[in-house]
Amino acid sequence: MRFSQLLLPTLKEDPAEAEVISHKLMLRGGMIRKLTAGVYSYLPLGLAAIRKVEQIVREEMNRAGAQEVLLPMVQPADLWEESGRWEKYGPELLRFKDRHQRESCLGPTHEEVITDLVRKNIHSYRQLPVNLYQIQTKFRDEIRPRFGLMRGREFIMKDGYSFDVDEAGADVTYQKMHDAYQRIFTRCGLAFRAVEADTGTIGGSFSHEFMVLAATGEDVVVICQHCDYAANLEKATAQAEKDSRSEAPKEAEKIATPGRKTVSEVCEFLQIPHENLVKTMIYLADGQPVAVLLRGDHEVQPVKLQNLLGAQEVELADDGKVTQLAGAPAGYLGPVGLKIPLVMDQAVAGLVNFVTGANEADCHLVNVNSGRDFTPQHTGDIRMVNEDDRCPRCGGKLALTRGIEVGHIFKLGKNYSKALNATFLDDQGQSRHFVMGCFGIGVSRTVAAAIEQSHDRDGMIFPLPIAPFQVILLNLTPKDAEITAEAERLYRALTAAGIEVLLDDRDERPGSKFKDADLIGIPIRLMVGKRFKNDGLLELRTRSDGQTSEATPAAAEAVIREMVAAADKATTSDHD
RNA sequence: CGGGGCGUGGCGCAGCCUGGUAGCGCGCCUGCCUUGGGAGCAGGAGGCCGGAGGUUCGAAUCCUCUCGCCCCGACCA
Repeated sequence: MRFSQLLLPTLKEDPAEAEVISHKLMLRGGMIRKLTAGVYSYLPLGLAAIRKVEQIVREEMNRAGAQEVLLPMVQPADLWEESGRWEKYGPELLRFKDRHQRESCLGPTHEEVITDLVRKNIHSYRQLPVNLYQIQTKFRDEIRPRFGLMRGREFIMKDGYSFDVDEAGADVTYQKMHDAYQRIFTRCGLAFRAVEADTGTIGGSFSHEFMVLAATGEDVVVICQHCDYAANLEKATAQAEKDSRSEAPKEAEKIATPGRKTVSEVCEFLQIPHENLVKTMIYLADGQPVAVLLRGDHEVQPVKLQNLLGAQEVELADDGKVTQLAGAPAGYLGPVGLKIPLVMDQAVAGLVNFVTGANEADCHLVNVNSGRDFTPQHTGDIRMVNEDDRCPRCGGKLALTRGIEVGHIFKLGKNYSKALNATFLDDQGQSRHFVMGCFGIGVSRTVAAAIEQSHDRDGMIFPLPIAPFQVILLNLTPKDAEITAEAERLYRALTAAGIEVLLDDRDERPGSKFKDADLIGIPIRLMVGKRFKNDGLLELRTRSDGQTSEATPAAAEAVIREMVAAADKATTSDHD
């Protein structure tokens, strides 16, 4: 492709609308343009990167035995009513009526449609397992779209759905998809981790998120520094806390703690470590109040709490509600004598003679003991892991790092097959529900994540496998016939060798060409300029490390072919 | 949905407080000149100042309403 003919409107300055780096660079690099909030047009360069990711996804899905389909984007409400999600899904589902006043929606995901397709067309265990995927534009009417392609309303997604005869089969499929995802993100040239994730309200047994590691990620990932344990913050657990219950329980006593409300204030006043104080927080679980007991140095993980209680949603009660329920202001709450259900974090179970609020302003209780002074209705892991915690598997040090979720796989079980009554006949002639799995990849987000992960002050630094072009060839002096002839010859030769070359043939000064080449992050830069005229040498430079070398045209061509071949070799798949 | 900010040539911004009919940098077009890290000179094109209503002799500027966009939040006693 010739730069002079490519719609590649680069910008010198950061557009005011962009905050995060990938958004700024994609706008500056002429890859995307915004149409309206969370909705973007993909320009040729942006689309080229997206197509690269798509192709890798396609190859690996096919290799794993999945089949590509393309499902409708506009969907009838009936199906969603059948699954129960027409009510449940909420405002993210964009609903509208067609000309016949039929309720419809834009597909944010395709469990309903795929299950409908399969129930109508697959009737025997002999046809199973089957794994279907598509790569398509999704629409989710996000509360707050932001950060360009990172959280758009309209975005490109690969979504796949598997159908197995039983749990064992579904486990095999799940593992295949896990492996395929590992290959996909490895091939994309990204640093990532597969982390254990919460399965949420869908239930099911297992779920992994694939996180691209980047300081600007929205999600927090917990990674063991010694073994391969990795989980997201909603799911992560820590090695069990020390148990101090060998100590003899002492008699509980009420003491005055005037004006000391926070954990730090009380602990400082009483000269005790934070872990010896148990804080009490009132939550509303689906509207019902519960008191949550937690060590002073720990924090609640709401999703864990939600799961322990089997609640749809939990929220912290406001101060007015707290005072009304506990008879004391926030800061002085405790489990002793509270009339609402108690939920205790398991770390508290290992404590003896701890401090709590007294449910009375300016008072706390010391030497409180669980089982003697109060009895929790629920005990479990409801706290957030922190940097002081140790790995639950190996005891190694845990690190909290940030990531961008680019893939998510989980087992759906029979949720949708039951709701939509999707069945097949097994080898006994019995009707059974499909056991399903669901596997997503944010394709457009993956491109943004790659940029978040890899850039410098001059611009993007694309990994070779997903770069829009592999080589940018700069003709530094288009007015010079000899230099131009060589640039054109190289362009033809490299292109003929199957290498994707962007020829900068614009009548611009060299500085502008360097700046644009750096900005759009093409991995290999080849330059023809006056040095070619003087001593027949070209200059070769790699974007990632800035390494520059001079070479004869023949040598440069050979090096480039080798670099591209090496990347291809690492990413080429065998097709079944 | 709550809070904050912003809408002025393609992009980045000034002008608004203290009304008098729009300006700067970049980009774009023409010419000269220049050609290894976003050159220089000269000439030029391009704006219903987000929209509607109001106040006024007069509104980008003041008032009201409205639309759009961006950021933060919607979790810790």
